[in-house]
Amino acid sequence: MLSQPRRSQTVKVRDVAREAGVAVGTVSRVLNDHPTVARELRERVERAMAHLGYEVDVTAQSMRAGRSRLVACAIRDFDIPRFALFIKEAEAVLREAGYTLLLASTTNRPEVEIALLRAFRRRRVDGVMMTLSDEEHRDVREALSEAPMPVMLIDRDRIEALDRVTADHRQGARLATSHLLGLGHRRIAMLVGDIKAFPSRSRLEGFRAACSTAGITPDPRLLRDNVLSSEDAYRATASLMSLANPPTALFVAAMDMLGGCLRALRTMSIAVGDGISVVAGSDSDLAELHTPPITAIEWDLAAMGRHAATMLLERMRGDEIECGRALTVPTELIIRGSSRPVAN
Amino acid sequence: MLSQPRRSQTVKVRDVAREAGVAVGTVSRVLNDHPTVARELRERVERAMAHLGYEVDVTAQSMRAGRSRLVACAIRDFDIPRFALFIKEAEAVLREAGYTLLLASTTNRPEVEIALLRAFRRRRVDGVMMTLSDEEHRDVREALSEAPMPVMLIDRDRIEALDRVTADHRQGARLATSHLLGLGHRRIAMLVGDIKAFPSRSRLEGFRAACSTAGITPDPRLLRDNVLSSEDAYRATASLMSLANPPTALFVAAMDMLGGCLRALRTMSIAVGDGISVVAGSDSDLAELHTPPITAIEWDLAAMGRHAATMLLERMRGDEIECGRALTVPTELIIRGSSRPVAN
DNA sequence: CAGAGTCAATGAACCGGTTCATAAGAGACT
DNA sequence: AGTCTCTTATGAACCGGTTCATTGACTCTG
Repeated sequence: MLSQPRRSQTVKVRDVAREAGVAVGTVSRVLNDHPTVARELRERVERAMAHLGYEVDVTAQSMRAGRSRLVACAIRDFDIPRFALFIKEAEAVLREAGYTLLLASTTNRPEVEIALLRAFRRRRVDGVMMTLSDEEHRDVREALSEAPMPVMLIDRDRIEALDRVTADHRQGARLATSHLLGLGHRRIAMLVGDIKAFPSRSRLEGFRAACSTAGITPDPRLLRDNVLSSEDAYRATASLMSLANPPTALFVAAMDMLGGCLRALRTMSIAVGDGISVVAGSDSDLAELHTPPITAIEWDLAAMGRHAATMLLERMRGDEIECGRALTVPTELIIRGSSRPVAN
Repeated sequence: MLSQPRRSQTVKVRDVAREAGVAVGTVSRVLNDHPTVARELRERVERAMAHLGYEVDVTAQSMRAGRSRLVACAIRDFDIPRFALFIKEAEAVLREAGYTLLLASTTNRPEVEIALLRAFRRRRVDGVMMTLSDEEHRDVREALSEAPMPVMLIDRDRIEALDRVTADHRQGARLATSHLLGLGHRRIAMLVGDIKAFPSRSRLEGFRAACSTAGITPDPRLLRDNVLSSEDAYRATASLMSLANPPTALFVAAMDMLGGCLRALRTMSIAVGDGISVVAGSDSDLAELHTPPITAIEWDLAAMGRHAATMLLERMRGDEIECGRALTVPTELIIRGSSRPVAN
């Protein structure tokens, strides 16, 4: 509990070596499972370690080895429920491989992203998984190219030199849009996040592709971007539904924004399904258990976490792999009662 | 991008010292804002650092200093959406103070908790925030008492020597139960998590206290503990509603279990509010936007995160504070349409 | 039995900072 | 000028491991 006497109390390799009657180098070799160490000696050293309650100092190991066995994960905001799934799976894979996860939030600001990359370097972090607020940001790109450790992009795709794992948001949005068009909707409003980043950008592309295929020109007044919080979604929905010519369908394409949207509709006494069709950009308990249940796009964030961690491990191992590997997780549309044929 | 030449490329204090024409000690003093360094020299050193692109090696600093500026957070499973709020706020406070957050999941198993504590020691982590699967577990208690760094308990209260931040789950459960009793319910089923841990234990206490005050003896067949996943909640609800004499109210007291419960009710075509009253142990978009909206217990997890980080910082600073400080965040009941007078 | 070859163990040097006893230099005072 | 303070800079030692050139013991061979 006290931190003062720790320094002196702590047992070091020297102490173990003395107790076992061997050289410090031998203790180190036992610690690292070096092959050239006699069974008898190994046992003596292990007994000494157990007897003295020895514990290696990872800090000292890191310093000498030049690697820390730390992997950093920096995402916009880990307050996004479904993102926790990604982190959970990634952490499990990394821990299995002997790595520890560092966590930081970028708050979606380039300066913070750059500062974090610098902090990770100072800590001699062995690998990084991160999102970017803006893939085209010059300073961020420069910071990334100068990073001495491998960086894995999470749901970003514009930096060709880096490995990345993405979800096929384009396809998801296209499916959702075609579904609504097929139901006869022509005034489809869309809520997306920051289109400087891959997910919202590709959702928008998918939306436009589907409209174009159907020979329809979307009304630009029905597009709301930069919807990043529940409050944003609330305001955007309220404003859309107050238009003189309101949409007949609402595609809430940003992650975890459904709550804000439904809150607005409830406030305005607009019935989901009847008054307006709704499609959610990500699935959730809320989407599934709402009345009526909400049609939603779904993809496997846990698999994304596993893949991101696995690919990063390969890269950290220094395997000879080509640069800029990209893995895409498919999206699918779960059709539920919130999307109905347009009323005449 | 390549990791091979890094070792030789990296700029060290020596290089800065040579460039600036000073001793290494002086560079170190500049780095640490030591007061006894002349302005002229400081500027020369800073210019040299900028010119060479110098960056300190935190690993080396940690080794010498004996502290790592790392804080570990180990919780059962960060797949719990509302818990992300706790982590988010704690991380912000810690980062502000120059600490980096390490994250690990205990999967609610004592062996893992002990192993993690050991791993944190090896990393010379400066402080720990964690939950415990079982506060009475002997080996875990021993591991905690041997921890050389301060440990902060998250929503646990049985280890008097440690600082802790808890929510007043007892009061929340009491309010919820009294509310249901006041509506005439006598057969109230309760779903709780692991009662070896503080939250579920105190919710159960609150429930019993409220029953006892009302002079009612709860039917033990209506209590389901160890409900830890959505699937558990589904099965428990289904089984309860299949009883010959089913409950008239359901108190889903575990965190984030509401989805499983509602799914079961839907499958069985039991209407929330009419067929059965429901109270949720934690609030969520789902509870708020369900039809009917679900009465729920609410508390400020963000504040818990802030307080946990702040108290841990004080402790790490080595302030002279009494041991085992406890901070409790209040809970309140948000009454919505899912809890109605019992039908005759 | 000498010499070559194998295999294990040794311990000094190293990783990259910080610390602190010591020295050097600048003023102040006698 | 000499002595005493006070301030500031110096650099060797240290933190706790790992590495590797070297040594020593032992086996094998001709």
